[in-house]
Amino acid sequence: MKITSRTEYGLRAMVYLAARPGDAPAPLTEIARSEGIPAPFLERILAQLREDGLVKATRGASGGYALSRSPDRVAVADVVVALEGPLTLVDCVGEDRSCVRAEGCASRTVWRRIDEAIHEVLAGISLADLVTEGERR
Amino acid sequence: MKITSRTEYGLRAMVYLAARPGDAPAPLTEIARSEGIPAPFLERILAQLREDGLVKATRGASGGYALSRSPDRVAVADVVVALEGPLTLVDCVGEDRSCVRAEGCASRTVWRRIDEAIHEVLAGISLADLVTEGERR
DNA sequence: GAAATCCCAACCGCGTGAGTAGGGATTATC
DNA sequence: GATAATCCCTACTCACGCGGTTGGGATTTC
Repeated sequence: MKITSRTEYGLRAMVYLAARPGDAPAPLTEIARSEGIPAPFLERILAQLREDGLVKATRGASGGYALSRSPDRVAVADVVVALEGPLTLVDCVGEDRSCVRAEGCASRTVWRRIDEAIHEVLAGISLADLVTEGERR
Repeated sequence: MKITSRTEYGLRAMVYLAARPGDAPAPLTEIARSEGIPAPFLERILAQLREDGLVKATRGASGGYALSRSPDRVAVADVVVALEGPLTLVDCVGEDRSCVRAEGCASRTVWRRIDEAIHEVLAGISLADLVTEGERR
């Protein structure tokens, strides 16, 4: 029951992009260096975020990555779901064919309630929130 | 970011014990059979729960496992913590000062808030709650 | 054209989670 | 006291995913 490093790195990178001044895209190596993330690893993370439409990349010299929406329109939940998959602690809670005991299984209600709590928190925080939070230090 | 099967199984076993009528302890094989859990696996789970003082075992013929407190005094959080370890999604949130960037790392506040939310939910549900929930079906 | 960048696929080591195997210790019951 | 039922413990296997690397290719700017 841990967040993967991918998600942690990915969120840090997103916050970095959100806080970065100017309109020019940020090269991978710059993000990697200043956040202390192995560059090839971060590359795959950003690829995932791009596929989910959270960042856009421009190729070629003086290219790089940038947010594709403004920071106040990106919830932390978006980033986490993109990298971590659906926010369910237990598979039987989601859509799929649940376990045979689904009826009468009281434990499911526990997991479902936690899923809801987590989603509420994550959906309520935007990248912009995190940036201002970071500046207050 | 998934709950392990250990925890899922463990909680189900605890609910089973809580719902079981009579004072006699429940043999491992009975719990395993009626919850569909591999017996040797469940054995280790119950050993862990015993070490944490959540169940007590009596050996010998007509022995078995029973809750060591009444179901309304056992929170789901107790079970989950016993089997899953501390309820932190990211290690840097705990006392472990591993992350050099701890100061100024805005992401940490996200993880911390989720940890709190999870703990709140898990601490607010008792085994007794789950039993009555299960009976309502 | 050269340099800077993104893009992509394949690979690897290692930990851990899930489950198995097998034998030993204790106790109720007859 | 013998037997059967039960808990107790250690060690093992097996598969998978995570964190990370390698190496090369495709764009674009200058």
